[in-house]
Amino acid sequence: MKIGALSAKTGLSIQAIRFYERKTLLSKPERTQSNYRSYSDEALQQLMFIKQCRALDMTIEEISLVLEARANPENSCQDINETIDKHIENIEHRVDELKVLQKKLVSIRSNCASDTKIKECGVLHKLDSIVEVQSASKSNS
Amino acid sequence: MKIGALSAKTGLSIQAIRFYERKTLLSKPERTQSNYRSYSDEALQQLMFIKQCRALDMTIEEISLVLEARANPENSCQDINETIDKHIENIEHRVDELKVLQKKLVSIRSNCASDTKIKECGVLHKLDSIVEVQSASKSNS
DNA sequence: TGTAAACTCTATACTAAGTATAGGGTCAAG
DNA sequence: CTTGACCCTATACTTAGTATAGAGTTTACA
Repeated sequence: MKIGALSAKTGLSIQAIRFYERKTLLSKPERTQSNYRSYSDEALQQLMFIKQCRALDMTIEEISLVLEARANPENSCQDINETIDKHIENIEHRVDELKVLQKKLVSIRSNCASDTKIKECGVLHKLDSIVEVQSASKSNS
Repeated sequence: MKIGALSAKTGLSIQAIRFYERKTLLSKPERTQSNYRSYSDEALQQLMFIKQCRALDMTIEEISLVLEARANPENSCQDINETIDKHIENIEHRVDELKVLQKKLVSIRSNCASDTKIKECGVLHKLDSIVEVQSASKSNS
């Protein structure tokens, strides 16, 4: 199977497949005499696994860890579970951050109707007023 | 005020300040005869405004729009409000995505205890099993 | 058999929002 | 006069790919 067929089957772009190879997530395939990549079904499975992990927003590095662990069936799967746990925590953290942001933004947005002039815009005033300069003597006021 | 002082007052790195200048968020400052940047308090205010916007996770481009709008006090502030509204929507969307992800991850994670071997790891099995290959007969040939 | 389309190859540049470094120049104090 | 603290520009690096150039290869069809 050449890279185009693999791309069609996985739904990943050809460039993405070559990118995963460069990142050593996907092992280097055989080459035809004309230097075309030639893939087995194993590569297909591997790529689908990678795709699944990416869909879960895992980074290349996280996927690397999982793949490495997966290569040793007798080892403990603790590392994998740690990776997943950490990843879940990261996402939780990001959600919390974004919620705080959203609240701030909605609060700021509430200061202006849509038909106001710039110089009277409550949103801009709010954005300006939050500004505080760090000085040597003064902290927060 | 030289760039080091400005960096200390704003809490932004020197490189970030130069970066904002390159991105034309911050107008080019005067230069001393030795080619050092020399800033006014206006630049300080501008930078704090930018910092505030970045803290709200607005992109450089969004901030550009807001700054441009802000430069014309008589104009309507509709553009600014639209920018903020769109930004709020983006964040909402991202939060929703992340929540879905988190659920999936927690569900996957629930398939394995920590002291299992790789070959019996429910997490790995789950990751593998979701995989589905696009076949030629279903989509295009 | 010729050729044009479709496919593949490598290498490079680009994205966002900076950070980090190299290799210089400038300034104040001791 | 030299040391250290600044400052300058230019470049490379980060993530997870995407997009392109310029080349070579294979396939379809007349």
